[in-house]
Amino acid sequence: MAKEITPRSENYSQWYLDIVKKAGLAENSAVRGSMVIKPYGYAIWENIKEDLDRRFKETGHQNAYFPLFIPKSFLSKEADHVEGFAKECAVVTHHRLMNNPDGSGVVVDPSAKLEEELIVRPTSETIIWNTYKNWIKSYRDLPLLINQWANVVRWEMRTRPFLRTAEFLWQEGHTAHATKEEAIQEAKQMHDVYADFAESVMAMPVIKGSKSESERFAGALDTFTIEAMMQDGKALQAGTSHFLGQNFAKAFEVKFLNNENKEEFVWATSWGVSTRLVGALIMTHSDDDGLVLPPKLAPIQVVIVPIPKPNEKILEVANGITTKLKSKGISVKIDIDDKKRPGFKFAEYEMMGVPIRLGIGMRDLDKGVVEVARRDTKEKNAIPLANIEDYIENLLVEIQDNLFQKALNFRKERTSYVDTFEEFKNVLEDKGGFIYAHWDGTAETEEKIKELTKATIRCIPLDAKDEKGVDMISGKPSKNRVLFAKAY
RNA sequence: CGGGGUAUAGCGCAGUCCGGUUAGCGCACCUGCUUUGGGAGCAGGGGGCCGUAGGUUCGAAUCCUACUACCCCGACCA
Repeated sequence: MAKEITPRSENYSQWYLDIVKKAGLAENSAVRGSMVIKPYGYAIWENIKEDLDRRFKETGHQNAYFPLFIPKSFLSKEADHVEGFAKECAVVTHHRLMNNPDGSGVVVDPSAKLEEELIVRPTSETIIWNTYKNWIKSYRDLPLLINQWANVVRWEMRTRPFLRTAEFLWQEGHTAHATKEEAIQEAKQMHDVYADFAESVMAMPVIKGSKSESERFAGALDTFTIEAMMQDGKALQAGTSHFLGQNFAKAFEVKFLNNENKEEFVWATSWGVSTRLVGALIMTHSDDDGLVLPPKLAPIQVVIVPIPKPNEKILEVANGITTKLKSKGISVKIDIDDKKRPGFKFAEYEMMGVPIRLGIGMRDLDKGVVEVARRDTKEKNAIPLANIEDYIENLLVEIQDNLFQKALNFRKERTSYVDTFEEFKNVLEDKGGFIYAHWDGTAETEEKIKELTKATIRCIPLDAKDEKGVDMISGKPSKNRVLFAKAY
């Protein structure tokens, strides 16, 4: 076979890399840790972006764009923030190149050294809050609800396509509010937007919760997260929304006059998701035959394969179906390539995760049917041509639901509740996945568990029921269980 | 950044240990014919500064040094 994928059971991370490569999503570039997102992979990101952008606008946000470069001094203004990002910043020190006198090519012109170095943004809080200082004077200027679609750079030690790259695409929302309550409400609202998007569009079930202090965003008072389970049982943080308190307002002196003419610092949030979501999508649904995409994000929702190759009658039927599907907003591709045989195309579109494939051949047409193959279950059925567009429309919905249910069932099977550390270690070893256990709320036990098992607290679930228990390590009392897992 | 591995055509590999004329194979690609309901067959053909830079040698894919990238395992992280 031309394009074999390493089975998940054999080597999960190789399987992931094979899919990224063979489905044509991305490839490594000439730049360390940076990938080229290829057209098919970018089309998925565009679909993610389009849906999220609509949701942001529906919740009152506007898009804007801030500079890629941040003056170095800005990073020093918020202590926790700089500590979190300092170790992974790309720094611009010069602005000119010159021919090397020895003729060996270009070198940095030493006379073009910058007065103050520029940092390539690892996130934009600092440059944005420095700007907000000028935009906010009165309570009438609030709330300020801005989102930015951008690239950021974090110089990571080890990278993987989509999951962690030195440069990545994301959106970052940065909002300013008059009150603490309103800011917390905003952070929670965007947390909900992410969770709903993950579940209803990506068909990826997530656990909503807040981060423990040690896992919090650098500079945040509270970080809300959505955590998804990948097919190897590991957790992936898929989106975060932060309540930043007045930390950045104080660091950048962003004050407003309230309606009593008193000066106050504003309250802030920031929230983001990245191209990591494409990686999450892959690791949630795909199988050993390739990518599996939820219909709502698939660049091609239906592919029509003439069997064995296009002829006038087949194309007439295919075009008829296409017109009807397109009028329902369904994206369709007719593969008219007559150099490749059907079997090849079948495998190819399965690799690409196209949700529905229609096989149209004379043998079926004589009986008034076409073959409908669904990617998620691999089922094939002969479906009458009459009103096939309704059948397909419904099937897309069914596939979307099925993918979500399948992922949800998988998560249920791989979720455990344990009370002792012995049990915790055993479950982690044998079964992996998510583990709910009691925790005394201290960083010490959290750190100890991480040291001993590599598992971390993914979140303190929002819907955690009150349940008295004792911490597995310290034996101290606990009011509810928190979510542990090994994570990406 | 630490430990281990790899780098030869677009992809996957052999050749490297033990240096020797023109560097092979499979897939992919091009041409032609025959095919065509799950990755077609035959015939012919194109494609390589052997990761990069130095060094040793009459001669380097092969030996030595450095660098870079990728993979696996850690530490860090969305």
